[in-house]
Formats: sequence, C-alpha cells, structure tokens
Amino acid sequence: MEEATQTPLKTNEHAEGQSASRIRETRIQKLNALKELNIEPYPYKFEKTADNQTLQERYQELPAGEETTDVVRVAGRIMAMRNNGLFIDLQDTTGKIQVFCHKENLNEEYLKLLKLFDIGDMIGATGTIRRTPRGELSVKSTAIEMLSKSLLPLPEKFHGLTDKEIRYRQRYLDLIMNEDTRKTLRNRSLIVSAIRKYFLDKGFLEVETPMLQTIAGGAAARPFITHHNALDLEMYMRIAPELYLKRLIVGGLSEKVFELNRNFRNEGISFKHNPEFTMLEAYQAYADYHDMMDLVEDLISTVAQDVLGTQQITYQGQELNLARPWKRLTMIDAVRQEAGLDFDAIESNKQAFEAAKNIGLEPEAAWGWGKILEYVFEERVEPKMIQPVHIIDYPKETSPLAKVHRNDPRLVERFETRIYGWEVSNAFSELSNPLDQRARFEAQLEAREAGDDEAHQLDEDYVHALEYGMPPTGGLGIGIDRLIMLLTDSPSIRDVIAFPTMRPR
RNA sequence: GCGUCCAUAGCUCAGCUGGUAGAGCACUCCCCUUUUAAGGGAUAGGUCCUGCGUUCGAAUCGCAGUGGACGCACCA
Repeated sequence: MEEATQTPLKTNEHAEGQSASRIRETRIQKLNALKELNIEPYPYKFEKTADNQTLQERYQELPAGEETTDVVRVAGRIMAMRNNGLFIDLQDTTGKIQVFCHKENLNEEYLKLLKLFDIGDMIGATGTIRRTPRGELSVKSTAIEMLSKSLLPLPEKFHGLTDKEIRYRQRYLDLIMNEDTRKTLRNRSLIVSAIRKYFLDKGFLEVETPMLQTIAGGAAARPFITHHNALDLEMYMRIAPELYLKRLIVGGLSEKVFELNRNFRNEGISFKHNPEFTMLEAYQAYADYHDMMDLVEDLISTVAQDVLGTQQITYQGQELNLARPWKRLTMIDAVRQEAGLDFDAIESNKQAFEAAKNIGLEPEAAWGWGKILEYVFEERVEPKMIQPVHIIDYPKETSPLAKVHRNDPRLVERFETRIYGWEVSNAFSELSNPLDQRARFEAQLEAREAGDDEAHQLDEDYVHALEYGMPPTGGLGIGIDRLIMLLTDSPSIRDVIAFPTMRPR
C-alpha cells in the first residue's frame, strides 16, 4: 500500500460509532508501523505446509511436554492472544492450533512484528511441533508473518456472535465466529454433491434450462418479473424448470435428465421459504410414479448414509428413520385413518363440503370434491406425517400436469413425500396426452380468470411439444433447502443458505 | 397481512416504581514469558433505533415510524 492514511470510518455494517472507529484508526496506525519495519501487511503468497486439524490428528499421541523436530508452516486467523502474545490461538478452515511465540525463538524483528498483531489478523507461522506441559499442541515459532492486517474488531470471544440479523447479513463474520455455521454450510455442499453423484451414477444427464422465461410455468406461484431491454420484452424468473425438462424428454436428449439449480418465487418469507431456493427436478422416460417413489427413498437414504454416515437422524429433537422401505399411503386412506372421513363414499361436491364441516373445518363453498379432500388432508393429516411417508394419489383438480390415475378418474398418479410433516418431494406419472393437457391448462385459465393469480398459464409451445409425443415419463421434484434443513438439523432455511434474502438496510 | 416480543459501547448483556447510563470481553497504556474465557493495574469508549408527546425531568411512560425475532396466515 502507498500510504496508510487515517480515513474516517464510513458507514459500516458491523463496526460503527466512536469505539469501533478508534479501534480501526489504531490498526491503520499499525499499518504505518509495519511499513517502517519494511513489512507488507497484505502480501501475495504463503507456502502453507499443514492444516491445523491434520496436525491435531497426526500428533494426537504426542505426550504433554514432548517436543519434535518436525517443522511446519501454518496459517490462519488470530482468534485469541494470551500472555502478551506468548500464546496465539490460530484458526484455519480446518481447526485451531496454538502458536507459541517465545523470545528465545524469535529475533528482534519478529518480536516487533508480534507487538503489531491483533485479534482477527491473518498470519503465518513457521516452527516445530510440540505439546506444552498443559497439553496444548503448539507450533513453537521461529518465524511469524503478517498475511493480512484486520482493521475491525471481532465479536466477543466467549459468547461469540449471536445476533441473528448480523449473522445473516454479514455471513463472513458468522463463519469466522461460529463453527456450527461452517459445518452446516459445508454439509450443504457435501449433500448437493452427493445428490449430483447419485443421479450421474444412475445414468441421468444433468442439464440446464432457462431461468429467464416468457411464461412462468411448471408450478403454481407468483413469479418475479423482469425486462429484457434489447427485445423490449417482459420476462419472468422461473418458478420451476419442469416444462423445459419435459421438452428435453420429448426430444430424446436423454431418457433420464435432471436439473439441480435455483427457482424463484415471489411469495412470503418464512423459516421454510426463501424467495430463491434450490430445486432438484428429475425425469425418467418409460417410468411411472411408483418408480419415482423408489428413486426418492433410495436417493435420500443413500445421501444421508454418504454424508452423515447414518440413516437415523434427529431434527429439532424428533428422531427420524430414513431407512428403507418408506410407508406408502393413499391420500384417501390417510384421510380415512386420521380424519375419519371416507372420500371413496363421498360422491358430490356438496357431500364433501358437509363432511368437512361436520369435523369442524371450514371449506369454501366454491371448492370441489378434490380440493376439499386435499384441504382435509392438510388440516388433519399432514402434521402427523412425521416419519417418511409417500402420500399417493392426489385429486385431479389440483394437479394439472399429472396423468389421470389408471384406476380412478377422480385422481391423478401423483405423490408427495412427507418427512416431519413437510413436503420433501412432489412427483407424478407425467401427463403426456396433449389433448388432456390442453384441457387442464384451460381449466387453469378459468381459475385464473376467477381470481386465482397462481393458476398455471397456458404454455402453447409446451402443448405443441407434447403433440409430437412424449413417452410415458416419471417426474420428480425435491426442495433441496428443506432436505438440507432436515439433514443438518437446522431450524430455519436461512441457516442453510449462505446469503439468505434480507431487506436492505 | 395479523399477533406477541425485541432494539442500551465493536460484541455479550445489566439498568427496579421516571432523576442525563454500567459490567465482562475487545481497544489503548503499564506489569507479567507456559497460558488457554490467562491474570493484575490504569484509561478511553454512548444520538440508550428515529420522531412526536406526557413530565420540572424520559434509556425507562404513551403514540407513531423503522428494523429484527418468533408464531399465525399466505406459499396447491
């Protein structure tokens, strides 16, 4: 750097006000002091030879008070200093190790540098491995280096950073301070990788379809609207990739395709909802929804085993058994068992309405048989579906992209997997009949005109594609963020997204 | 959108029925070279979220606003 000037502290997320400003100015003065020692506070490179966790494991058996001649070069962030810099807690991405800075081992220059170290600085240290008489594995340093001078104070060392707003808004600070956050977000990456590997191993082709769409189809949700300047065209951020993936099945790009990427829905934010979230969708030609059930079970139990090493997990104190096989229950049976209503015996919309009223629910007069069945399920059954279960055979009227049930015209071949009461997957035998698909879309248009602004739009080109012929196809969607919440025991979706959507400050 | 709760030093938090604010950690200086939430001593650090009101007097009480957390609703 040219000259360390004492620029006034501008608006700063974490550290503002007089106290933080003074700390920052003091540290900038230390930059000048470093310059006088001909030390670059922001150097280019450091040859690191070992990770802290690796060293902790390698020297696990080294007794207290023992010293080796093994020389290592470690690097990381200073998290604590004791005895005037004699002991430094150095944290790298793998763990911590103590750096021992004794004046017998460090020359005058290093001792001057040591005085300019602050908690939060990134430093490197060279030295031999020893374990102190108190049992702490340490690098007895013969050389120390500044790798990046920190200008801002870290949160308090014992309580750490607990303020949820700061943790989400300044995730970098949360990551520095909280091992749990590091672990959760690393596990997220491992889970996503394991899912991807699972599908690739099964012969699925990973594809990418448009996130900017002129018709936001494939789900019922309000989209984000944007504008393409050169085309002077209103466009939507996708709410689902479904209709494009099925176009690829029509085209025969592969009999098995999947996409694992972001969807955007312009809806409310809650512990289970973020406006942008990660969705897996997979389609397999010549398969039906029974095959998709096998796939969901095998995928999730395999990923849990691979990443967590177990299929018995605990979410917020609730034990969940992910081992196969998972229970399968039709929606009508589930409602019969848990709510005491037999929709097989209910024929008219009016009967369904009265039946729901009789058990204390308040259906709307305009709803039909299927909508009321689903409503009763959601109100009375869903919260009880704690252990993994596939709820099978949804009513036709709420599922415009699923094929009619082969044995019951009121239903479609659709299931949702429930774990902890949450919808974890949603899958169908995909509707391949173009004439039926057009009729379903037209019914959605009527619903849209009746005020349902989340009803599907009619995608003419998609129906056109179906008219060329789509093979029988099983399709599957899994909300990846919620699955990660379950697998990492995270209470909020914001805990599993590195930078969750926040109102700007 | 509705309800409940919250907002005080960089961080974690006290602050009682109204009398212009405290602690620990961090920072600065001094002591201390085998500590690990190190220790001892001395400083410094505040628009008590914002505005209006009540009052002789507001961090404290009231109203409004802003931001946040949680719950409900919405999200097939």
